[in-house]
Amino acid sequence: MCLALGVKVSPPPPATEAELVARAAALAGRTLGSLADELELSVPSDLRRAKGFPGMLMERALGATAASRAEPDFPALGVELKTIPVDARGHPCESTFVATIDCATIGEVEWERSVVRAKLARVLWMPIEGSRPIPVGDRRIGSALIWSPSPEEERLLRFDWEELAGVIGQGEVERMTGHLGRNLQVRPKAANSRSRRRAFDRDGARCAVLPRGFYLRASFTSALLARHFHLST
DNA sequence: TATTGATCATAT
DNA sequence: ATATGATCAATA
Repeated sequence: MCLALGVKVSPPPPATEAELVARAAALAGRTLGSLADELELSVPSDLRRAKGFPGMLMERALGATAASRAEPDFPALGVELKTIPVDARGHPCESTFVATIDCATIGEVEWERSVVRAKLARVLWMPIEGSRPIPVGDRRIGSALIWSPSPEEERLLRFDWEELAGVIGQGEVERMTGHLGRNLQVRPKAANSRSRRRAFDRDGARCAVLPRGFYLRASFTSALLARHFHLST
């Protein structure tokens, strides 16, 4: 009778999107601490050395594939899981990482085939209290939202993506700054500032640059979440 | 104090 | 080393 001790705590992958959404919805109001206890995981005192804790915890709780792969979190459903830290008013505390950038080839890619578009095609947003004074274990999980970009949202994302990818594609990576882009931006995504990835400079010569990634600005995700909680628009 | 640039853990 | 999960912390 005890064969499954420590095993039953991790649920199997949901069979349908509806099942996934139902599981996520059932987590609303729970704290990260109670969920961690149930999954037999320890809660870090803070996130300085455990930045991925909320995300990993939700993956386990919802039955996502444990292995970190270059696939959606729920391959069979085509759904990407994103936790998003929010303040007391429900406003995102942070931007949302979307994807790393291959600076050497992004110039050859079109928006329709971009990894940003693919990753954001279907997202399960899990808002979680993220105010730093709140102990990690006491942080509550909010109301989940399954989302796909509206035609207008996709238009906005495409506009920024084409500008940003265009700059990098022209070999102007070093001119890239987090100030560019209204809804999507490019920022470092690396172990540290000495990390390097191969790319091409403006003359087409090989060079090494700081790895970067695409991020959704908080203003964008804030509007997206607000649309969910206010019944209009 | 909002935002940009820097960084951390784990797994493959 | 690279990719996944992100948040931290210095700056403007």
